Amino acid sequence: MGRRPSETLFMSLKHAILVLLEQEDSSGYDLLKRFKEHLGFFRQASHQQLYKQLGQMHDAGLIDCQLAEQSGKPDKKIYSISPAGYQCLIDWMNSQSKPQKVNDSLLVKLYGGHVVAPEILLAEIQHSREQHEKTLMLLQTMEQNYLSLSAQAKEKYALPYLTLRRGILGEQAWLSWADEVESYLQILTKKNGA
Amino acid sequence: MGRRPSETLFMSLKHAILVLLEQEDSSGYDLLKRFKEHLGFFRQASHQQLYKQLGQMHDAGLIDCQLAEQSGKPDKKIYSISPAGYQCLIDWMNSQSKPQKVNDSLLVKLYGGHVVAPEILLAEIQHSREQHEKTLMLLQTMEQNYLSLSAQAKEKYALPYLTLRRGILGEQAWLSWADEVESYLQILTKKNGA
DNA sequence: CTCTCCATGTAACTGGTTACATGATTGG
DNA sequence: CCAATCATGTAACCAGTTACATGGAGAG
Repeated sequence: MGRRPSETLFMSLKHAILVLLEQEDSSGYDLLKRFKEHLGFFRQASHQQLYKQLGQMHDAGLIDCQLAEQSGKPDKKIYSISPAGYQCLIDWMNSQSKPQKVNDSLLVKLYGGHVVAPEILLAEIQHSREQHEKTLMLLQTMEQNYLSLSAQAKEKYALPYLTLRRGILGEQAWLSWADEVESYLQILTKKNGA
Repeated sequence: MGRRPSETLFMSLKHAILVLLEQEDSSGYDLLKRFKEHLGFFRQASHQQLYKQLGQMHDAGLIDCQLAEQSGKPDKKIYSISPAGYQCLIDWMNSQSKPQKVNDSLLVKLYGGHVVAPEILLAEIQHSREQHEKTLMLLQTMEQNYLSLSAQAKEKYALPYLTLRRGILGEQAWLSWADEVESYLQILTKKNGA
């Protein structure tokens, strides 16, 4: 009571944690794995950040915690969503999200790229392309998994699947763009060489 | 001398400023306008952040500053890139960018959206769609401008144009995805209603 | 008289990263 | 013996946001 937990309304790590805990109680450690597996494409968190946030949310009464002693392994704290946390989740769901911010240093580089040789830019793009290709393949594997599920399971995971589709369409668009950039830079490289 | 300005190597607001100042000397105020006009899609900055950063970069010797007195208007500080700043820009160009981070709360919402009625999600998506449609139209107008330039001017602005293409392809992909999401949510809405 | 444009900043705070720290168990 | 996995955190710092602050000029 008393201390109001400064309502910034859009600090979304808190909400991401609530989403995951609503699905299943977890320790900080497990939560981190779930982040990487399921939300990794569009929302990451380091373990330090996560543990800090869990502590704050526990103080604020949004989550409950119970200690699980284990033999042979370190003890762990199992967190679960509290009624107040559930309400916070629903409120957030009903509020409007801020438009997503992009902060893409590769684009800044390309924008001012005339100060270096086109080969430099080309190398950078090609390196990024490899990462995006890897990501796309991973997402497509996940898509195949989803598509092979039963109709019932498909229904259950339909919303997560739609987020997966975002990843796939996004990566494909990125790669199409990279094609454009690479072909331009290659022309430029040849012209300078000749 | 002495104080080394803690080399995080990827703090890219600094580099974005160098990119802009390399093109043209500017005051903080003008720089902000140029940010919004030219880099706004993939790199934003508030005036507070910008002035602070300019101060730090001046202290670090990356940019020079001269006071321009004006009559009828407030004085302004015209910043220009220094040799050290130019070197910093070149070094950054030659270094590898970190993969871009996405932090999209809309996707987190959708991922855990089963806790609210599909209508809520639909409204949110449709609101976002409007923003993305506006952005796309703006970018396409900019593209038309570019395409109507002379061959010479086209060559000059080729790299900025490629960043514009990224915006266009990205927005189109987003809208295709929104189509998928909306049609799924509409089916869901009808099923629940029936 | 109010609003927008010009032009500059400070201070407090939140969110996120990097570095540092500990320690047992299991598999190669 | 070494590395990875399990499991938790603290402290310092960097990046970005929000709130607060000032003040003249010109347009409606």
